[in-house]
Amino acid sequence: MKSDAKFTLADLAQLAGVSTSTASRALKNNPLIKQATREKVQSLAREHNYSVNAAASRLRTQKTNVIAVILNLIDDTEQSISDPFLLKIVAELNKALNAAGYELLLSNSFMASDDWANYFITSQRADGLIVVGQGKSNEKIDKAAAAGVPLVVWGEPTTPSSYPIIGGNNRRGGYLATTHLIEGGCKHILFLGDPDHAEMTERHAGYEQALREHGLTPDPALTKPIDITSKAAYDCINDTVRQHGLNFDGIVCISDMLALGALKALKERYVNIPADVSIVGYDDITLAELMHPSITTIRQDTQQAAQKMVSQLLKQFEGQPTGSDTVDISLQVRRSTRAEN
Amino acid sequence: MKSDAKFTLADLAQLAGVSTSTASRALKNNPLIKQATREKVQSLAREHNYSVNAAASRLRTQKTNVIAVILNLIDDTEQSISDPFLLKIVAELNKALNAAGYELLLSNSFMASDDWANYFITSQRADGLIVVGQGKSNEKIDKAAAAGVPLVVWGEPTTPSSYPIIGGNNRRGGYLATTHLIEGGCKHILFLGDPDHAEMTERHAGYEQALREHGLTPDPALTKPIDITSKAAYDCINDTVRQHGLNFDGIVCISDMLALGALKALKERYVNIPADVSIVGYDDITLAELMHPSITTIRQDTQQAAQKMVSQLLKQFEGQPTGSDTVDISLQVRRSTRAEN
DNA sequence: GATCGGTTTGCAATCGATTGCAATAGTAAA
DNA sequence: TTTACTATTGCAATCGATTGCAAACCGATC
Repeated sequence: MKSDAKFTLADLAQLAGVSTSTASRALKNNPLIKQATREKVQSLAREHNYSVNAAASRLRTQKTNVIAVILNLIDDTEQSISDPFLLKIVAELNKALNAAGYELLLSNSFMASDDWANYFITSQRADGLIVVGQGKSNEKIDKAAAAGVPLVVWGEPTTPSSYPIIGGNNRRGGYLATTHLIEGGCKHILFLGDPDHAEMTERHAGYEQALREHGLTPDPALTKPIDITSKAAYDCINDTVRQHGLNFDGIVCISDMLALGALKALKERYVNIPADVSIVGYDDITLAELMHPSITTIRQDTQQAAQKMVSQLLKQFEGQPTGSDTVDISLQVRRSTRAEN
Repeated sequence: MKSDAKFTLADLAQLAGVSTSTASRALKNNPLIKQATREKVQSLAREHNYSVNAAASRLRTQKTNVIAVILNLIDDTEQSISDPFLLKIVAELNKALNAAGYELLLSNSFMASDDWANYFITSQRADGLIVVGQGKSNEKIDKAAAAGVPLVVWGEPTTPSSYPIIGGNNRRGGYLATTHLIEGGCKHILFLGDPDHAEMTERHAGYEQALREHGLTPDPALTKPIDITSKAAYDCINDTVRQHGLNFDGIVCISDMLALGALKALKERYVNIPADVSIVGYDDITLAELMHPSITTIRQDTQQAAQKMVSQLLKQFEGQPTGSDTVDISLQVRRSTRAEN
C-alpha cells in the first residue's frame, strides 16, 4: 500500500506503455484518447494509488482551484471567533466550494499580509478571494479589487463597489424587526449595534423607517453604538437601566449575540421578557431557539449566501458580468416578543 | 500598481542585474549573498510587488507549508456546523499554524475523498493533517497514519494509536463535573451523551468513578446515550421527565450544547435550576456564561490545544519523537449548580 | 498499392523557483 | 606580481504535469 518511492505520471505512463502526454490526457478522460487506453491508464492509476501532483499541475496550468476565505474581523474584538454566524457562513462556503471543485484556504485579516492581491493571487496560492465581513474600512478590499483580483464580499449589498457584495437586505431586516416590535405594542425601542458599520447603517435606517411609518419619532438616545459582543450588550443594558430606569420596552439587536447579552442583563434584573421588554435578534444562530425565552430574530439564509458568493466568483473566472445580490431573510417569531398588541 | 504581465523571479533578477539564483537566495537572506546585493534585490522586490510563486516553489522544494485541517464529523448530525467548540478549535489552529508559517486548508470528512493520504499528501496539497474529532471509527485516520502521513488528532489522548492524540483529560473532566454535583447535594445524576464515543467513554468512566467514591451506585438507566445536539438533549429530558417524573437532581452533559438543550427543557417545565436540578456542561463555549442561569462547565484550553497539536505536527516533520498529550481542563463554577451541600 | 481523412499517440517546450557545483571576483600574504 | 583562499555569483539541472503541434497509425477508397 505504501510505496516509498514517488510515483509520478511518468511512472504511470511507463507502466501503461504510453507517453506521459497520453497518460495525462487519459486521466482526465480526454476524448482524444481511445477509450480502451483511458480505462487502462485509469485503472493502473487507481491500483498504484496515483494522484496528480497539485504543485506541478498548478504551476503548469496557472490554476490552483483554491479559494482563500478571509475572515475580515472588526478590530481586535472577539467577534470573529465567537460569533457562530460567521463560522456558519464559513462552513457553508466550504460545502459550496467543494461542490464546485474548489478547496478552501482559511485566513483572517490579522494574519494575511496587508497586500491580499500579492499574497494570495500573484503568489498563486489561490484563484480568488471571498471576504467575510466588510470591516470598518474597505481599504484592503478595494486595493485587491483594483489589482484585478477576483473577489466577492459578504456585507451590505447596496454599498457602491467594483466587486460583488452579497448580503441580506439589511434595511428590510431592520424594518421587519422594528415593525414586529411595534405591532407587539412597543413604543420605546432601543437599537443595539454600531450604525457606523455598513450593514448596521442599513438596519438602523430600516429601524427608523419603521418607527416613522408608525408615527413614532426616532430618539437618538435610544440608539446604542456598541461593539458586536454579548459583553458589550450586557454592559450597555445594565448602564442604561441604571441611569434611566427601564425607559424602553423593546430592543432591536444587530446580532443574536447582542440579544443574548441584553437578555441576560434583563433577566438578572427580573425584567419580564417579553411582557416588559421585547427583544429581536439578528442571524438566527442555533442558540436563538435554545434560549429561554427563545429569541425572535431575523434569519439570513446562509446556504443561499454561500452559493451566491461562490457563483459570483466563478462568474468572474469566466469573465461574465457580476453584481451585488441579496439573500433571503425572514422574521422568525419566537417567545422574546409579544404576538400582537 | 497593477502590472499585467507576470513578474517573475527572472524579471526581478534581470532588474537587479543578477542571476536568478542570486536573486532567489537574496530574497531569503541567504548569507552566501553579499549584504548589499540582498538589500538591493529585496527592495526591488518590494517595489515591484514581487512575490514568490508558491506553486513553483512547492514543486521544487516538495514542501507546501500547508496543513489540512479535517473536521471529522460524527455521522450526518449537525454537530460540526453548530458546535461552537469545534469551530473555536479551528480558529485557534488557524492562529497557531500561521504563527508557525503554515496555512490552513479547511476540509471536512464528507468532502475529502476517503483516501486522505493520497488526496492531501501524495498530491502535494499539504504537508500534514490535523484531524479534529475521532469520529466513531478510526479507520480513515489509521489508514492515513499507516501510509506514513504526518498527522495529529484532537480526541481522547489515552486511545492507543500510532499517532499523537491531543485532548483534555476526559476522565478527570467527568470526575470533576460529577463530584461537583455530588458536593452540591445531588444524589441522582443523569449522564447525557453517548459513552460509545472515545472521549465520552472516559468522561463517563470519570462520572462513575466519582459516584462510587462518594458511595453512590451508578444506575445504568441514568446514562442517556444521545447524539451531540441540543435538540437530542431537549427531547431526551422531556421524554425522561414525562416517563419517570423528575427522578434526577443533577445532569452531567458531555457538551455545553447538550446542557443548553437540557436547560431549555427543564425551564419550560418550570423546574428550578439549580435548586431542583443542577447542570454541568462541557467545553465552556461563550454561551455558557450568557445563559440564565449561567452554566457551570468544564473548560478545555483551546489555545493550548492548538499549540500542542501544531507542535506535535512540526515534530513529525523534523523526525522527532511524538506522543499523545493532554490539555488543561478546569471546572468553571457558575449558577447552574449549587455552591455546596 | 498509393492516397486520403480521421483517430490516436508522442515529442518537446513550458510553467517559475531552487540548489549543487563550478566559476569568478576579491583580498591578503608571499 | 603570483599564489592561496575566501567571499560572491552564475550555470544548468530539476521538480511533475500539461499541451500545441507533428507524427504515426488505420481502414477505406480509387
